[in-house]
Amino acid sequence: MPRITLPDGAVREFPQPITGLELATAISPGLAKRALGVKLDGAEIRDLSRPLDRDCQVKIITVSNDDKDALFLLRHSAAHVLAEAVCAVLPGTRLAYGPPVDDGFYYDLKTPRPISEADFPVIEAKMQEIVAANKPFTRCEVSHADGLKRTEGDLYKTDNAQRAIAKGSPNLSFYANGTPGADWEDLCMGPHVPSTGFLKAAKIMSVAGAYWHGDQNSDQLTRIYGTCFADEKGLKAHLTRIEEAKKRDHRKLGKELDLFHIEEDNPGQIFWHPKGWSLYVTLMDYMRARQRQNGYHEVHTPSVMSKSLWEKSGHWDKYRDNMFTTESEKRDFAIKPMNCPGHILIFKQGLKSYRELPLRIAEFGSCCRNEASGALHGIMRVRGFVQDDAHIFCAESHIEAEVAAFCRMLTEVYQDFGFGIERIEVKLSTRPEKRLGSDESWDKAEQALGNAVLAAGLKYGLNPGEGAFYGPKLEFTLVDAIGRGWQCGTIQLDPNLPGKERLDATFVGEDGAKHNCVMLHRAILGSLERFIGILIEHFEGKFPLWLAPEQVRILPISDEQLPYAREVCDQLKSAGIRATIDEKPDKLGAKIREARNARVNYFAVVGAQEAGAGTVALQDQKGEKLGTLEIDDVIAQFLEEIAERRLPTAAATT
RNA sequence: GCUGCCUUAGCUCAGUGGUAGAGCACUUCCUUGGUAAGGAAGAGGUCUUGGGUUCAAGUCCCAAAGGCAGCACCA
Repeated sequence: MPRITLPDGAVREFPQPITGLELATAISPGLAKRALGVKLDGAEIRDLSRPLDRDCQVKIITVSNDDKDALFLLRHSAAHVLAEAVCAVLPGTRLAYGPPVDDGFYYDLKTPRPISEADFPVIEAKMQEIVAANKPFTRCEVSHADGLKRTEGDLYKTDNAQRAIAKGSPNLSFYANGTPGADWEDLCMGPHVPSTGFLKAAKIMSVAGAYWHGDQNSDQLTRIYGTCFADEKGLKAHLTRIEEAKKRDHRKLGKELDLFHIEEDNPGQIFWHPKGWSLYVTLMDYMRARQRQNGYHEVHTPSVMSKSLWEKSGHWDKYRDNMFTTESEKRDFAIKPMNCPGHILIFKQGLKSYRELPLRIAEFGSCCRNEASGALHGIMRVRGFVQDDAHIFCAESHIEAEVAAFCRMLTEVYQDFGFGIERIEVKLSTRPEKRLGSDESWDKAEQALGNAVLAAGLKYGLNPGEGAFYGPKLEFTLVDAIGRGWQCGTIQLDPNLPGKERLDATFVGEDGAKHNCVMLHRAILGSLERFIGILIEHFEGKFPLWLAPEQVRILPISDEQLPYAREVCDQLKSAGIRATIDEKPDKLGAKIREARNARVNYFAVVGAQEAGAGTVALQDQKGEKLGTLEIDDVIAQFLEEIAERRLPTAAATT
């Protein structure tokens, strides 16, 4: 006699177990029509056709573009329809694994021949046929033995079945698109929507390679990505979001705005053009000032260091594949992939007293890492980059306060780029299975980091087991203007590298004895290259005035105003404003068009009237007219906007 | 690195085994103009590279490099 509690608190009792569909029908036939599945006690999602056999809270999941559970069901089901279609188009296809993911679903398959985009229309047509037939997704539960027999000869499915059994599944379930035994079926734990007819807005997105179980040494499979929404409208909105992301792509904007380029013969390293470098330097100057305010000492260490040093630090052993190496007079050297050993070497010069701790050593360290070619991505993932890196040398007792101070500094910095607290996500990575140190020291360290985050007014989630072998870390992810996450900041506790076994960094304590310090590796922007890439995409190239490479462009209406335009430009430049003149013989309309496309923040039109009056007609990037103003007023206005680091309204937080 | 796809003018891209194309940008000339493209002419090519098939290859095949997507990687 199950007691069913509905989301509004109403309780319904039934004389015998009923299915989700029966429950929905009992509530309202209209609801039953739109129902996709049920969610039990806020956790388990079940097929509509399965019995509700216990007392529980039930939410009926209905067709929707906004309900995560509805999308989960639709996409998981769409994966089956895709798989059936591929099997039909390419007989001999073997199924591996087809789960829903964030923006859709994929299915990993072993196909008899490679699949390309040219195959999509044929497969999609087949999918539409299956959807039009409105076949039920039929669940069928069998014993372990029967299930294994059913997957016999199919390496991947047998493996999946064995994994399900190992996990303690009481039986094995199959889902057929139609009638079990007669129609296409797949080993699958479910759940699914009632029938294929619900999958009205399914689409194949892309095809790529993937490894079986994600293992590089295992079979290479074909992964087909697709997505599915409740209706065409949802699908269309999704496709529009993808277009929006494409428009913001930093590789495209970097070229259009003439910020940087990458040479084909020199992959993974950036040639910064004047405008891009202006951004870079502005960013670096900004961080430099912030670091100084926060008690950091900036240093500079060599780019190339001897193998012997990398051996002591342990990098030669563990990280060599990622290091560029070189040699001189028969000695091996490596280009630094990290700054930490160099900073320890600076710390170790002279005896350090406990009074000098915590000591914060910062460097805009230029690092090279030999990243796999497939990992490279514009300026986001490169082989040569500069970090806003720093290492805090301290005693264990300092950790919590230092991490808290770091979190505060970080939130202040992010705020200046339009990433307010609500756009910062924090994850605490805790002890991994293989680790150094006692459980007590891990308890203490993890707790110190967590407390510090809370003290800074941030919340955090956990990444269990994701810490380094020597200590826990915090990772800070920024959510950009179109909702994508970018991991930037990090702080990581490391007692290992400054320890006796490694580089042995010590200080003299109050007790007069030497103690090894611990160190905090930390960065806020991460790599400047990557952070600029994020800013380009976040702002769509429309930078806040304080960052913009070209803050104002002066547009003379005819050549007669060129001398006046130059006078104005000189005045702006003397005030420290990045100003240029459009000296081309174009008409005003064309100059405005170009200035706006170049994302110049402001442009100042000067014609005969303005030249006569000593003014400019000012307009902003959006095309808003700001009136005819005296030069001094313009300068004052710009300087104020720069000093406040005012953000474009679209990107401003709060 | 792995799988698939892509690589044609500075950029964005057409191109059917038979003479290399467009728009924008660029140069020159005309136009000196008032808020998102004034007009004309010109120049610009090792069709990524190397092999192969063919009477003939930008086009078909093989390989390499680079790029894109995904995977793996990111102590």
